[in-house]
Amino acid sequence: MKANHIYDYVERLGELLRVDSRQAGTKHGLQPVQIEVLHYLAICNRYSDTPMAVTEYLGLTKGTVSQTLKVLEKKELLTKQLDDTDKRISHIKLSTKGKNLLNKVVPTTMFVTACEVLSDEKQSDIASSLKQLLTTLLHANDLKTFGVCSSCRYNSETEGGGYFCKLVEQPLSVDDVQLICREHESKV
Amino acid sequence: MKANHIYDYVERLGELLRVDSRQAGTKHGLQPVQIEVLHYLAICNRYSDTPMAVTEYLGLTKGTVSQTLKVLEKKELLTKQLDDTDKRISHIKLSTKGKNLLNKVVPTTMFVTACEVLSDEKQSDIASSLKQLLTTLLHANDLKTFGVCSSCRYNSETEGGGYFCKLVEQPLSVDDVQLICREHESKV
DNA sequence: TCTTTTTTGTATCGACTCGATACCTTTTAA
DNA sequence: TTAAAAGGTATCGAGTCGATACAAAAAAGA
Repeated sequence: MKANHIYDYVERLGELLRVDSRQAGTKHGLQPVQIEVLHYLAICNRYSDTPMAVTEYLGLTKGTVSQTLKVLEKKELLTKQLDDTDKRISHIKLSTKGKNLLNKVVPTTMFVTACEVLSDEKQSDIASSLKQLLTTLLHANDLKTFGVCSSCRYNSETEGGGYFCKLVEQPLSVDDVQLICREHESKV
Repeated sequence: MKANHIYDYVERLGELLRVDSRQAGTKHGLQPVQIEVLHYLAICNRYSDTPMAVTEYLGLTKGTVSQTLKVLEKKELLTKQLDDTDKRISHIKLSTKGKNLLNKVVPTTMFVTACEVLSDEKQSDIASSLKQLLTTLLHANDLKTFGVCSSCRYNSETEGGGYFCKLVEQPLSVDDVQLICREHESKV
């Protein structure tokens, strides 16, 4: 029964990252949660760039997310565009300014510094353990996985070397399948 | 260069823990940071139960911590006692109420549920990787380690099977050396 | 087709966090 | 003996976050 140990480590690592992220963000007037929103938007696909998707990913309420997005829009770090077919939905895109800023603060120097003293093999081991813990945590608690398309059961490979999503019934590019999706469901 | 991957996983795990911790705490009117403070006080030794030590551990400012402690004291989850020799310092102890509450919310059910589906061996692997990452992160960035006395270079074993800290020049019990200390320095 | 329900999103309010600054007391250094 | 450093509190403003209320569009039902 190592649940306590694992919890302790994740809590501590999370604290350190949060403190570091706060410090990194302060230079640019950003809060930790704002960095997380920008980070999400940088790695999600075009079906998952909506306020509701951000809400599900971060586990906050839609009101909270709406406020945060409003602030980030005012800072010109992102733009909103109404969906072509569904007028309720808006799509959020990082602006160039937003992308540049994000690259400056993620990952924080703390993590880069630590990884420099670890061998590539060790880093892979750690990444693998983290991935396994995360996956287990999500599945055991019936949480949305937000995985990349290439690991999704709705995704299939076409003859031409491209990809196709059977859920939204749209073709996907090589770049597309490396982004995370709110509809993601792991292959069985 | 896996720094980005590792950062992503830790960020996501931290988010999940924070959301879960918020939910667990809400039932008892506690904020995530308040749970972290209680958690720290439950595992630190008698030389590290001061407001300044909490400040260092959580990476916040002393003003912020002072406020949080004031709230927790009003909730009767902890008590403050002035130090015998140094009148500037106060020692914070969890009350019985505080200990009981903490046991209800840490670790959260999310982690317990996840660990139930993992073998003991897998859990050990993951815990080991997390520990290695944490240790590397702390050392590579010259951060305070807050380790347990048993892994500290100031700690020595006495003939009678007890322990002795060469820094504070005081004997330590078997229970003592399993607590974390703000003066901790890893053995070389 | 018309009505009801659901989904997506915004607005506002209050409790709380957090850093910054100022301030006090006690201890330590000069 | 005086100055500096350390531990701690008080207060303020910007911002998070949940809760509630609300609006508009889409989906479901009759």
